[in-house]
Formats: sequence, structure tokens, C-alpha cells
Amino acid sequence: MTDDVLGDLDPEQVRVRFPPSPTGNLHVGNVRSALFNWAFARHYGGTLVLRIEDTDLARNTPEGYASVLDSLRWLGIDWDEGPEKGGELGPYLQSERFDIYRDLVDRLREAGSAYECFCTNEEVEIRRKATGSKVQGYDGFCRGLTDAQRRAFEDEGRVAVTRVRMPDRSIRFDDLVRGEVTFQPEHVPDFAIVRANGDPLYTLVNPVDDALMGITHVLRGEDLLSSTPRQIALYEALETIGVGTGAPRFGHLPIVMGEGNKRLSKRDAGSGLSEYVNRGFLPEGLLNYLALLGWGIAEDRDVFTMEEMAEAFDIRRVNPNPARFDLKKCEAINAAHMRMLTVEDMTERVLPFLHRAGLIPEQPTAEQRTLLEKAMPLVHERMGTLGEAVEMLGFLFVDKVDYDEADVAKVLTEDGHRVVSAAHEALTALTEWTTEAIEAALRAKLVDELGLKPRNAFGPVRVAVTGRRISPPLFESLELLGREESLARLAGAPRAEASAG
RNA sequence: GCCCCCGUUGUGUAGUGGCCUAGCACGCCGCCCUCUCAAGGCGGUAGCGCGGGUUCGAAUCCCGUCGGGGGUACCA
Repeated sequence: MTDDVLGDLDPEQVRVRFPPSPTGNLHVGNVRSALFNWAFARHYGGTLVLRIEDTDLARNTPEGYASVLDSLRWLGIDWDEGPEKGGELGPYLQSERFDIYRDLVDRLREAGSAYECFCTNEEVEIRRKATGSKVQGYDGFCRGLTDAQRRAFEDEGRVAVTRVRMPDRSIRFDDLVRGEVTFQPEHVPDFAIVRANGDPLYTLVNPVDDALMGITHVLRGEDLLSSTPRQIALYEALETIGVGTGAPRFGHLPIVMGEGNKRLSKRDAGSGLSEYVNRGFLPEGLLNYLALLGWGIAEDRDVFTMEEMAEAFDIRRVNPNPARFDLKKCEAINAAHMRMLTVEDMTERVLPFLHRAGLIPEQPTAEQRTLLEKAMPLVHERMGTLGEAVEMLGFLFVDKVDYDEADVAKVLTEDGHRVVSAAHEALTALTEWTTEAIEAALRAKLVDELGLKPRNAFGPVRVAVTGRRISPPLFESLELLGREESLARLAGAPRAEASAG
């Protein structure tokens, strides 16, 4: 049975690519594209190529390149060919392929598929106004230049760009997520592929490398939908000079929008991957959420692993609607993944965050590690991100508690201190320092003897010991903190400023 | 302006002519549990952009309309 996504291909012949520009912090929209290409490749057992599109020399940075690779590694999106992996069809950095592009452009020109154009934008604009044409873009003026005309332009000191000659017929293609899309020839002008200074443009190198690298499916953002017809024309021109086998199949993914009705741009908060890394999102959590922007694994389920995604992924089930990035849902999905982690795994992942917050050294002591392992079950279900461990568990690792002023003001009043003193007294008398014993002693003293409601009884104790009104379970926390430190904190708890009058 | 894409609750989606008094998830609200906060349980809120058709019957098909987005470079 033929699968219309694959056509005549065997599943393992699928070749897709992720082509980032190394301009810095990866955008979550790009991450989503990388993810879908990864899932597509893994689903079929095909190949994912990583290609660095660094032809715009002015915008590239070495850090950008390192950042892209680091990001993909952090995400767990592994590629099969590309930087650090090698492959038969490299180099995989476009900046190392300029000779290839030059050669192909020459051949394209010889074949008549491309031509030199000497027009300036102003001249094109003047002609458009003169004819009253509504059609945008280049008008094809230089298509049929004679040698003499060309020499005349050159004698004027003009330098040509190279343009592709678009065929005079409509171009249609069957988009994997949108179905059939058609463009009329008058709306797809001859486009530039080489700058006047000789540098190749994205319009050239992207399709050229896809052809050269045997890419079978191009899954990318919807923002590239309208450049597809000209790329298809280029693939076809390339095929006539013996390069590649024509256009790949395209699937245009919905764009990722931010708040309101704007595309999530690089300048928007929450658009860059590094923010999620720094906050302590789990790669699997972020990726899971990103997958939900246009795709779902099942009607009644939205938390899944990347293995499950690869298994179930179907590009035809991707929704074409633009999707808004919803941070709340992203956090909820991440939290669900946090809860799926084992305590050991969670401990391991939290360590760097505690270190960065200055709570523990880079190499924690065995004691600190044990303490964290014991504390982890208490907060495991309470954390939405790894970074939250700093706030939740910080009190266990400091000598001097960082008291929340507002919480102190609210709870450690005169009355509050009477409770804290009573707690101190009850705990001092304790012979056995266990959660059960601590709870029993505190309840007996504060609830039974003083007649306090539990929340009023334990609130002041909580703030005195942890520094805040929200904390891990109190009795367990006291046990972990230890008798000596607990009693010291109860004895030395700060006071709310006495209110005037 | 022109071209292309898209249009189900606040958000992401399910839904491909009757199973839809439109399901699920997140959010939000309330209740239960409870030492705080979570988690968990229970309940609630809110939607087929609009107008015409076709049909016994339309979220689902057709036409129109409105709205939103993307593109329109010697950026990618």
C-alpha cells in the first residue's frame, strides 16, 4: 500500500533537515521546527541532517554556532549528519560551500535558467509606475539582454545580480499540512540568487543544498510558504543540469504566535530557548509542549515522551492553524514531566541550580547530596521547574535564613512569637528528633494545649524556620534541618515591626 | 495594494453530514482533602466569526462576507 507522504520512497530513505542560522539564542519557533523534523525522521527511521546556514557573514557569530549545537544537545534532538557527525554530503556549513554555489550558478546561467540582471530597484520601480502594473517584484527586464547590451551596462560600471528565470506557468504543490497550494506565474517574479558582490543568497543555497543533500521532505514554518514556488522552480532548473531529482515534498507548519495576534518574534519575552533552560524547564517538558502547537498524540492525552511522539508522529495530522504560545500550559506540561522523574534523577538535575544560586559548591559534599536526596520527595510534586528548588529548599542549605519580609510582617507578630516560643519549648523537651515525634509534640503543645487552629499554630513556626509562609511540609523539614539548627532558628526568629499606636 | 494561508470556549485541540443537549487538556471559579503550597478527587465557567444556500438533518458540503496571520529584498 502506498503512503502518500512517502510516495515511492521506503521509510528509511526519508531525509529531512534542520537548517538554523547561527545568529545566537535559538528561537522556540525554530525549536518546534527542529522537533517536527526530528520526529518525522525518527518515525520513519530516516535521516535528520543538520546544516548551518551561515551565508550571511555579517550576522554570524562563533558563539551562535556553539549555541545552536549546545541547544540541540540540551533538547536531546540528535542529528545523523552534520557538524560533529560528518556524512557523505558535507561540508554542512554553508560558509564552506561557496565554491559549489559558484559552480552551480555558472551552470544555471549556461543552461538559461538564470541570467544576469543590471537593474536597480529604482529603475524597476519607475517602470512599474509607468506601466501601472500592480504586480510586485522584478519585471524581467534583463531576461533577454544581448551581449552588446550587457557590455553597455558593464561599461557604465554596473555590476549584475543573478536571477532565476521563472517558468511561465502556474506552480502547484501538495503541501503535507495544507493540501494543494497554487501560485500563478505573474505573482512569482524572477528572484535574485547571487548578490552583486558575488555572495550567494539564501534563495539559492537553501534549495541547492537540499537538492545536493538529497532532502526528501521539507518541514518548515508557514512564513516560508510563499517562497516555495520559486524554490520549486529552482529545484527543477537544478534537475535539468543534473543536480538532484526535483523538488522535495513540503509541509508548512503553523507559525508560533505570542500574546495577541503577533508572531512570536525574537524580541518577545519567552521567545528564546535560553530562558527556558535557565528557569529549569525539562527538555522533554518544553518539547512536549511545543509538539502540542499544531499536533496532538491523542484526543484525551497531552503528556507524552519524545519516544512516544516519534512513534506516533504523522505530519498529515498537523493542524495548519497558527498557534499561540501559552506559558501557563507550557509550565503545566513541564510540571507533569517533573512528576514523572524519579527522585534520584530530579536530585541530579537540581544540583546545578542550587550551585548557581550559591547554595552549594559545584561539587557538593556527600552530606549535602544526602540532604537533597532526602528533601527531594517532599518537593518533587510541588515543583514546576528545576529552578524552583532554590526557593523551596534554599532554607536547608543556608546558615542564615533569607526571611521574606512580607511573610515575617504577617506572621511573626507578638502573637506569632508566643507560638514560636511555645514550639521551641515543646521541641527542646523532645528526646527523639523524627517527623512523627516533632508533629506529635507540636500538636500537643500548640493545638491541644494552646487551643490554636492548626494553620495558625504552624504558620509562625514555618516562617521562623524556613523564612516563608510557603514551604515543604513542616515536620519533615524540621527533621531534615536537624534539632540544633531548628531550635536556633526558633529562638532567633525575626520580629514583625511593631505597629504604631 | 497584491499574493498565499488560516478561522471550534481565554489558550491548544477532538470533531470529515445524524453517536454533538459539541469531547479532552491548560487556565479560571468553587468544593473536598490538608500544617502552608502543590499533587489528587469532585463540580462549574465559556466555543462552532457572520450571512446565505444544499439536505429530512451541517461545526462538518457550497457560495459570499468579515476577521486574523504570513509574504511581497541584492534578510533568512
